[in-house]
Amino acid sequence: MNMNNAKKKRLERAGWVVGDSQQFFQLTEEENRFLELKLALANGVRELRERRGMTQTALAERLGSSQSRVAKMEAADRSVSLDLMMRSLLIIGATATEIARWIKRSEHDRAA
Amino acid sequence: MNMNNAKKKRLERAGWVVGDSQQFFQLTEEENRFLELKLALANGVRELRERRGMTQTALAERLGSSQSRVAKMEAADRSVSLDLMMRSLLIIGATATEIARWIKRSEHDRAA
DNA sequence: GAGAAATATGTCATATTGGACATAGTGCAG
DNA sequence: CTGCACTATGTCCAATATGACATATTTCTC
Repeated sequence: MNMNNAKKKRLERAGWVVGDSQQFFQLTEEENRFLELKLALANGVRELRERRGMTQTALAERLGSSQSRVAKMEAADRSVSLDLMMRSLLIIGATATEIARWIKRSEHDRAA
Repeated sequence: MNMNNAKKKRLERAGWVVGDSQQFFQLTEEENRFLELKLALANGVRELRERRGMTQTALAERLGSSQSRVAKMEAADRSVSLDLMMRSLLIIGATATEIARWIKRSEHDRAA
């Protein structure tokens, strides 16, 4: 309950319109899992980027994008596609296995 | 060589502009891996859908989309995003673990 | 604590992706 | 064969994601 409220806030900061608690809890199972997936990958991008000692601006350059987009991506902003996240992960040098690991993680973090 | 030509054809059918062989082989490592990823997930959608005995039209309905879009998705058409693929997989009922498995598969099929 | 580097947030116009629809192809049962 | 369900392909224009930019905020280092 407390946890789920935290999650709601987290999503709202990212621009997701989850409405009131009722609406929030009405998110379909798929929508929920989809959001978890995006959050997991967003975390993956940030963690790998930082681990590489890379700045958002540097990643943006390699991506042919802009710092602001990278920031939004790491915040799992509603306006950022999975495509961009995947491209980022690949550019950062993540292996398919690593990406798979981040995705699996989204399965375990359901309660968070 | 033969294999790579087959891959080129496969991608062209899906609407990717890979140009002549030279240009094709100049695809950056990331672009290449990204395409493999999409192909792997496209295969995943098709296989899981069929395994469920579901028709493209049925999936489209659950997705709030159309049969033609599903067909394009399974063909890894350039006009279909990873987002839609992921949503599809989730709707079909794929677990994160299963999705992860498809992604890992893209790592092994590099030569294909 | 000032200054600098990194990150966050908001807004645009443009490009890409979306569903819908029409129509063509494919496979298969009768 | 032929009708029928399924799938493929192409084209619209509406919706969404995009990079760019301006600017605010946070985080370091000194």
